[in-house]
Amino acid sequence: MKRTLETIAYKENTEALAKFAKALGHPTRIAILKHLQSQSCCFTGDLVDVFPLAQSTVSQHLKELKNAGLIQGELKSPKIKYCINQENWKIAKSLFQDFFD
Amino acid sequence: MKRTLETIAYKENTEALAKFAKALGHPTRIAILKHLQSQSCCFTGDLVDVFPLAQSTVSQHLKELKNAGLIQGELKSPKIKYCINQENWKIAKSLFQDFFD
DNA sequence: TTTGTTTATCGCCAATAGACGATATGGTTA
DNA sequence: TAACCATATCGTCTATTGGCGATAAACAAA
Repeated sequence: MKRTLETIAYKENTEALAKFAKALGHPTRIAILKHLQSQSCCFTGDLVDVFPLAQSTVSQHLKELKNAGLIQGELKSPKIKYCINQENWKIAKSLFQDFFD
Repeated sequence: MKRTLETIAYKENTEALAKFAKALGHPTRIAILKHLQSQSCCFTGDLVDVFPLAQSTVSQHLKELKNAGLIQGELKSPKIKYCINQENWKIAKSLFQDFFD
């Protein structure tokens, strides 16, 4: 995991696809996204109740999904409502679609 | 990353999808698979020439793709010919397709 | 048998990931 | 202001990942 400077230059789509895939590379995050799809939106607390994980752990997974652009949060004080980021979802969808031919 | 015993039980599809996604979660592995798609098959040595990575590193990536079931190797002494595992490829494709709706 | 070719595996290291409890933050409500 | 939510962040721990060079293994050919 050296090669921190002078990283390999991949095509943009390759990097983007890998980034999305990495975010999807954990069953908890897949399950969170499935939950968001079925509920359309939900609060962090809902997820903490659903999964037998610490609140901080769930929050961490949400952060990674947010960083990857797959979800977005909206402040509904005092809670935060998370939804799928539809725009990036479409991008991810078509990247995977194209990749698999 | 504790919870080694008493792991969470996810639905089978969730686990399978996460496993495929994890394997796709590195740009080098995406690039290898793209290469295999365009060439239909190729040898380890070909990939070592294409990527500025040590032979052992490329071999490691191939191992992970093989473990995930996305590729398969066939001995063509003294080389090994790697191809997409079409059967599992279809499975992965439909898992991602279903996931993204 | 020895040599050469190709690929996998080993050992090592640094960085990242994933889990947790504890604490901080931001916004309501009393 | 003070107390109370819900959530994020911090610090710590262990496991895994990704890179490398060196070595092993498998096999063909000399």
